[in-house]
Amino acid sequence: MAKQLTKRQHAVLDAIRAWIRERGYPPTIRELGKRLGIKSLRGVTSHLDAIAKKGFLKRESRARSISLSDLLAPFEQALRVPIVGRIRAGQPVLAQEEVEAHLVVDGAWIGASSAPEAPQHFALKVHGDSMINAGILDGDYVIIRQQPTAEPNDIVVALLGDEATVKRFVKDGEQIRLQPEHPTMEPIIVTPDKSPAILGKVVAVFRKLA
Amino acid sequence: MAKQLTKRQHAVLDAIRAWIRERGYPPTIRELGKRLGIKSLRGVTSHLDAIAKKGFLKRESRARSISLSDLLAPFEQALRVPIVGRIRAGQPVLAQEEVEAHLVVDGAWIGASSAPEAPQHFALKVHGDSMINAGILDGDYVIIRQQPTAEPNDIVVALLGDEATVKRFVKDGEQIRLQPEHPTMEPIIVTPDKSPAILGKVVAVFRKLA
DNA sequence: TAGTATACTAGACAACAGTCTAGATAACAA
DNA sequence: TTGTTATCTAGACTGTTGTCTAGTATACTA
Repeated sequence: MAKQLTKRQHAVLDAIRAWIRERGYPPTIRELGKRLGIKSLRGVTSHLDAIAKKGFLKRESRARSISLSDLLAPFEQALRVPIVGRIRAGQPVLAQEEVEAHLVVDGAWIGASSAPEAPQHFALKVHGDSMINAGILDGDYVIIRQQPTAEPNDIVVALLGDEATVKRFVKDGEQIRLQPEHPTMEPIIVTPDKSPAILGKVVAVFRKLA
Repeated sequence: MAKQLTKRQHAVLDAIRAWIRERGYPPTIRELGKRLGIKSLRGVTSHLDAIAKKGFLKRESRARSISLSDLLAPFEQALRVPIVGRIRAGQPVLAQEEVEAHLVVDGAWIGASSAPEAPQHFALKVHGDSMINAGILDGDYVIIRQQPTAEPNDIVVALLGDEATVKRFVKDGEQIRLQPEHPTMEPIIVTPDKSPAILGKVVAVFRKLA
């Protein structure tokens, strides 16, 4: 359906993109024409109509109403997830002071919407190799969906004392274990009455290679 | 420096943000006034001037020239990386027909800029466990920066025959090996004269957990 | 108490910006 | 050849859009 653009049409689209990037708002037809070296308004509008017909932009009959279909898309999908430096018992995870930076992730990927009522996500940097057999390495970032409970075999972030730890949540009959995925590390056994504070479930793993 | 906004000013800013999100271009003063229930133009412009003075937006004396300082900046990081379904020898990787979907990633994370001349990135879904010891599992997505060569010990995507494969690039004297990170799999040895087609270097790994 | 910032109404005015008509040239397909 | 698409020039017309003047009311500060 989305037909190919001609070379000139592509140049027009690039010019619009550049304009928005520079100014923060779309160009008028005259401004666009000046930038492209087209002296007549009709020349520009016919380009715009052609590009719109192919689905790469939308227009309304109003001032500066060009909107790029593909430029808007990442805006809708993009979600800023705070990277939390330290988690303290008794304090909300997203205490502003502990937010070190933000990570832009694909909202659709982690099952998030940008609606304010949607479940909150945060990111943690993993320290140590305790989950190495699950493919989570030292230095990886994990994206966590905040929730107070977990299903068996979920990988969760739990608060043990004053430290957040990433482990697999295993239910063995009545017994709950926080199982490291590491050949030599021992599971942490939790008695049913003293359940650990589950901060959330790991829904994605991000790794940056040098 | 960035002073606090009043409640009403915050509402104005939110209205602008929502408008841009919905339409893709900024509102006029009249449109903004209508949305906020302000009947006079002066009422709206004085808000805009106040907000601009506090640094949250910029204006020019032209139609729809409101641009939000804070909205654009974080989302400029967002980059859409195409997920390539199949790679065919002799064809450009980014042949449109093979792009299955897009992934929004943090441009800063993968060392990308959105400038047109910057190195191109693409994403691949990993099949098989051949890189399991490097923490890359079946079903993971890898982000690749396109480049024709590699440094020793880089994890690369190489084209072997008609198939793209993720391996570690190892140089053993004159000999080049494509080394799987798997306990039982054998390396692929490449003679110096018949160097494999390196498509690029893996710069990030993404995993989605169910 | 005077001064200043916030938060509005009402409306005039001039420049801006999209639409439209009327052409022209070139490439390419039927 | 004829028709279609892509690219463009020139310019009239009209509704849109930002600016500005002139007021009103409230709250807080000095």
